[in-house]
Amino acid sequence: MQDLPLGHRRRGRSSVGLRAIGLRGLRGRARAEAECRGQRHRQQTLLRTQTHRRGPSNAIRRARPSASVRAQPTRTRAARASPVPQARQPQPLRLCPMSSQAPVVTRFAPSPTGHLHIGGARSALFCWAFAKAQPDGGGGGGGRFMVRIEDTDQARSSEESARGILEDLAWLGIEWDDGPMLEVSRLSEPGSASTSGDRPAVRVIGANARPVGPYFQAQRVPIYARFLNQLVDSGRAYPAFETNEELEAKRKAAVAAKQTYRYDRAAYQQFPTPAARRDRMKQADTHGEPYVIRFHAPSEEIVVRDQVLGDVRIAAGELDDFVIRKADGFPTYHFAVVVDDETMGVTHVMRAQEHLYNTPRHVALQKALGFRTPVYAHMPLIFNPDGSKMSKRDKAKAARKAVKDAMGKDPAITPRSLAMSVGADAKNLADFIAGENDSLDIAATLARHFNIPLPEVEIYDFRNSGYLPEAIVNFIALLGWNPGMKQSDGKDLEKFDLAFLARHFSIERIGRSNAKFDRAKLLSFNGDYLQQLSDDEFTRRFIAWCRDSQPATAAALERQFAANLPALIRMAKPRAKVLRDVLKVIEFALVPDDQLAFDSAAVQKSLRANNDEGLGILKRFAPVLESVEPFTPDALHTAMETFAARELPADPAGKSNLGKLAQPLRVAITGSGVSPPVHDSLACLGRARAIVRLHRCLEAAQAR
RNA sequence: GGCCCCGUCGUCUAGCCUGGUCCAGGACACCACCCUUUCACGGUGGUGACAUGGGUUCGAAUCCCAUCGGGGUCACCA
Repeated sequence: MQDLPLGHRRRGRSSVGLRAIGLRGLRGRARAEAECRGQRHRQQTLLRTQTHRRGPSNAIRRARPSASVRAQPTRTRAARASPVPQARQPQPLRLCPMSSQAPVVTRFAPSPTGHLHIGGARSALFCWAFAKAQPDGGGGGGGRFMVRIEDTDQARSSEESARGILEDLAWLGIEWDDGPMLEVSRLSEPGSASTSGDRPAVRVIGANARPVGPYFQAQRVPIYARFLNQLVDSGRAYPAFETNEELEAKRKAAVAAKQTYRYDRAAYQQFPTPAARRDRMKQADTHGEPYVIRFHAPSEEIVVRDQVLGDVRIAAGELDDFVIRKADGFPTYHFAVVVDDETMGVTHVMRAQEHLYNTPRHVALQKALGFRTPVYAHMPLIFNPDGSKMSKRDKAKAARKAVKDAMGKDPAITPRSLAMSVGADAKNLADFIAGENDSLDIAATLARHFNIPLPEVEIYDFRNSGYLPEAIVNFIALLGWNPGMKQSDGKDLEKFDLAFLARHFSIERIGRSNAKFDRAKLLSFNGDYLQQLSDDEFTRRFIAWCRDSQPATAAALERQFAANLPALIRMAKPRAKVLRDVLKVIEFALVPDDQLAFDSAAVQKSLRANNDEGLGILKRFAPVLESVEPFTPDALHTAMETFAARELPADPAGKSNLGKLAQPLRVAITGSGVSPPVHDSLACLGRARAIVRLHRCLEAAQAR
């Protein structure tokens, strides 16, 4: 077991239930690997490396006659895509290209360069669900779901990010059979209301039971080296020494000549035999000369059998000789993926459609290495409502817009003045506003300053806003998949949980068209899930969330409301669509009694109108309030009703006159004309505070 | 731009493979009314889509073609 168990350390997240145990720098570990192999100099080469924006174009076209060759049950679209009837002739099908004994293995392979994105979560969910939905062969129980960390990009990967992604997966309830070990606290798990019991307080997700680890690619470099050598020896891979400048010049020339650029294989011709290439590589290695290794692409057509889209073909000669090992000694994505999927026994690859174009390369590599080809399924992409890609940049955009709106309204606000008031670096802030950087820190600072919400795009954000994992799981499952079932009332079934997915998920029902992420519907789902919770469970979840996301508020709450929790939940729960809403609902109770502000319009309307009618009623009600016993929502409600029936003139239309008391009382104790039911609000405050507030209101009115 | 994928209410979708039961069903959003001490919830009802044009067929949302529209991709990133 080479992977260390991962603990928790994200700032402000200490009580989510993921606790730190041993850590070691991911980057440091990977670098050590490279250095042991005498490649320190190549690390430095990375600093000079530039990225290329242009590259080969691949001619991929939709399969025709053989489109119906696919795993059972046959997909509809593929058949439709086939204009040639005889194409439906039976052909050998293979659900699992590995040996018939091998279990289905799916994998989620995130790059640890940020939080878990909503799209990534869906990919993970589908992979998980597909594995779990495999029939139990009697031995092991369905398929296996694996997580592998693709950290071959030394500049961008971080262990912190890897851990964050695993935590978010765990929080969603998507647990991996094979992969890095993550220790999670049971305290925060649903249904574990108490800390007592014999169960240990923590458990570990992830293992290396098969065993096919390590699960960090940076730790698998020796494995890649083996297969790299195999390719060099067989003449299918070769070193290339061109500088980026040289390649860029060729690329520009091709563009100028209106031709599609493709790497010209110059380096392949330069050293014509595997032996010559090996010598050249050895020489370069001893002299610290940087080079990449390229794959000699096949000159035959490549077919990708996709379970969602049908067959996709790339014409012979359209693939160019892409890089498989970078100058820093690490494999590129393409190579690492292919080697790992084979050596880790992955049978089904399900990923977003943005990867479709990578697949021919992977298939070509598999053939060259003599590997099996897994079953592929590319799922539709998820977009913002405006059609743009969901990205963390959306947060910067939202913050930028807030700044510009503010500057439009108040010319006194300048980047400089703003930097002063939020305590940010003026240059950074000016750049941010100008769109020259998308700093998430600045975005968050500005959002706080202007009190605007930032759009949630990552699981972490939704968690922070008080969404429930079961709502998110349900909602994202529906983005690109549908059970196609009806409920007993005849309506479409769309509320379901992980267990349902593990039973009913199928690739056949994955859609083909891209989906827009509808926040309003997610919010509605979350509200529904929140309302389904028992009061106790709701309380537990709210407290856990609050400790996690708003520790200071949580402390204040637990101090003030210890005795009044039932009253608190009674008034807040029905009004909450996310856990954060609870804070809004109880805000009036959180402010100190002597600092409560009164909304002037509400005061006018409910207290002052009709010659201070409301104030008069309040004065008469004050003694009642002081004597209500017990001071509970029900008793308060009864007291109010009794008072209203006895003391207040009946409405000519015979309608309830309770409002004549309730509204003034509401304004007096909450400062606003809008609040939860007055009796609940009173109970929540408790008798002493309610009376203080009532008298304070009456005195303030008298003073005028 | 080359190549590829996709196209049912504003949004997510059911229906499409196996054409008629679909003047297209559900959910979210929206509108109206009801309930109501405000807000929220809840209840009832409503507006709202087969991208367009050709074909095949007695009959097309469903099959075929074209057009248009949207998206993906074209790195020593994954």
